[in-house]
Amino acid sequence: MKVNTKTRYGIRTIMELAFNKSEKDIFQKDISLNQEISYKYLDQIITGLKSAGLVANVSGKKSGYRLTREPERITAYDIHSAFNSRLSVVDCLLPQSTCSREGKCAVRNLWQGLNMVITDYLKSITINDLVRDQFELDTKQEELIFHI
Amino acid sequence: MKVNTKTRYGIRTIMELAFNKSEKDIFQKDISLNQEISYKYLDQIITGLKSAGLVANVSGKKSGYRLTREPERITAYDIHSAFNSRLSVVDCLLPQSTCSREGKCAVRNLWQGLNMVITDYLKSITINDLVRDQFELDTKQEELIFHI
DNA sequence: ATTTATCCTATTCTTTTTGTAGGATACAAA
DNA sequence: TTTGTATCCTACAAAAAGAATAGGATAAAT
Repeated sequence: MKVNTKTRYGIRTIMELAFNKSEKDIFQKDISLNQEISYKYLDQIITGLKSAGLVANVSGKKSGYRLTREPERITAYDIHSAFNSRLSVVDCLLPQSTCSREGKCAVRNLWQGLNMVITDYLKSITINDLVRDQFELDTKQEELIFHI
Repeated sequence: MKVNTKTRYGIRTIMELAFNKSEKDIFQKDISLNQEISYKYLDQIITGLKSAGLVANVSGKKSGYRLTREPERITAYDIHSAFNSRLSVVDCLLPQSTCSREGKCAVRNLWQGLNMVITDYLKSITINDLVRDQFELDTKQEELIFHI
């Protein structure tokens, strides 16, 4: 029951872009540095986010990434979906599965329900929520430093 | 985000025992046959359930297993706990973790919240719920067969 | 003593996860 | 038109986790 690193790094990448209020788009290099994610691994993270239509860029020398829509309209579920074909805590609930117990197994309901609460929760949290939380945390940190 | 087989088989094992209304306890051999779980692998499942105090038996030749309490008072979370030291979708929330971002990372809240909804859901489902569902499914199956 | 059933631990096999490597492509600026 | 910088693409490898097997030890009823 672990969330994989691609999803976790993906969220931090999106947050990094959401934080950017300047005109200029953000280089992969800078995301890598700020978020402490290996530059090369970030390649794959960004590919996923692009395929999911969450980030965009122009190609060539003067590139850099930006969000394709407001942080309010990107949920944790969107990012999870970018890296996980379907959210399911068990394989027997996936469409391609051929479980011999299908139709006569009550435990399926349990996992179906668990899929539901996880999905609902992830859909309920937006990047904006996270950025707001992060801003508050940063402010507290600054106050702490100020008082020293 | 997968539930491991030990937890899944553990639930089915507990259900098998909950179904038993007879005086006699149930042999591992029979659980293995009925639930289609390898006899040897079931060793480990049962060990976990015993350590968690969910099942009990007498030792020796005339053994077999039984539940230690009513199915109403065993939750899916109890069984999950028997096979997973702590429920956490990320390692950085575990007590032994030393994450460099601790205290300044807003994403932690997201995972903390996800841990919560998963835990609450698993605690809300009892073995009795599952057994009831299973009984209904079985009845429907019988009706189906009857009508053929 | 024998049989049957649980108990215990080590090992192996498989899959998934995580990350690295190396070059190809695009385009702006010199 | 060459050079430099940044993204793009795919293969591969290392590491970790998950799933299952194997082989014998122990306990007690017959």
